[in-house]
Amino acid sequence: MITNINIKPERKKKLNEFLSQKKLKSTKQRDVIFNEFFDNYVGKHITIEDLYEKIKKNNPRIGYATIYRTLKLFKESGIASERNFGDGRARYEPIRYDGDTHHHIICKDCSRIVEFSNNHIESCLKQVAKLNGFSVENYKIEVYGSCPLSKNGGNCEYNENAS
Amino acid sequence: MITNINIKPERKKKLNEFLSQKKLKSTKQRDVIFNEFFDNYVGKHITIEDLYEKIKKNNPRIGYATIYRTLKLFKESGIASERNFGDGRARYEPIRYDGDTHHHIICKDCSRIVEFSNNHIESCLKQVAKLNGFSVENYKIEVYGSCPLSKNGGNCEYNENAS
DNA sequence: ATTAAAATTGATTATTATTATCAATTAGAA
DNA sequence: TTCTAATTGATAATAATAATCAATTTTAAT
Repeated sequence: MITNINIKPERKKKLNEFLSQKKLKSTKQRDVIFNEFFDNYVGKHITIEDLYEKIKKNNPRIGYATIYRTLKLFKESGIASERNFGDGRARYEPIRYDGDTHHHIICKDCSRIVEFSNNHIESCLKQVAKLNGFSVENYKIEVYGSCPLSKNGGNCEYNENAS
Repeated sequence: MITNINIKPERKKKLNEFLSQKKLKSTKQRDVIFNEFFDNYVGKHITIEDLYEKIKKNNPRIGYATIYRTLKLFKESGIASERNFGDGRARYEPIRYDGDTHHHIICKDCSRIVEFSNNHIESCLKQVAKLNGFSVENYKIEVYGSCPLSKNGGNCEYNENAS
């Protein structure tokens, strides 16, 4: 299990470094989105639409396009990563620390997502790539299957972002 | 390397079984698309658009929508698989034999794709899933990096579907 | 604090991949 | 052959994301 204490200041620092390096600006909107994202979605996988709906409750003036642009900015700055689990909409998750490479097991019945890391598998993959002359930048491993609830015959309606 | 002798009849048989089981029909268009797909794109990863353009040369009456529908049919019948490498367009590849689970190393500079299989990695993944109570249906492993040509400083413009 | 330049926002439109619609055609069973 | 259901091709609809642009805001310089 990954400990999860006080990652916000470190991530905020990394974002600010990125902004100043690229001569971009801090704004109220970026702060609001940053806080919402890192307060409530660490370890989760949120879509642009869901994040927009959530933020709209307290900040109805923030536009849809700003959420898109800001999450893209977070991605470029290395504090968020984009995932595509095959339903046609991108999901974003906070990167908890630099070098956090973890992967996902996805229930195809209820979309429940479990995360895992495995150095052994990664070193195997690195070796396979090396044999083919490739240098590795990053991996994406997804395992699709049925989760425990699903197998119990329940209707296993699971929503990791439910409030 | 996977041998590649005469897979068409076996795949055609599987498609026909699917069609008759679902009470669907054989058509000229499906034959044309099947032949093009299995004659020229085994081991490759073709987009709908590229396949449409290729087929149009000899069969200008076949519509775009038919290519979409037919590749979806191939997928459902288990003779093609859909891949998404993150550029927003689905790619299709022929499934050479039942149970062909292989994975991809993708050059982020030139989009060159190398395939690999690895039973050891797969059994590790199955075990990880099992520890989390999941039963596994399928895996998707993608390794992104730089290919040998890319690292040589060349502009490595590679196109696996070039004629 | 003022100002000026550059970046950002929000609203909207555009783009792009994919899917749905539907009248006309075709395949396959009777 | 005939009938029914599936298929086709053309086109419109959908949906996620990106681009546009005038108005606003941030930041650095004064």
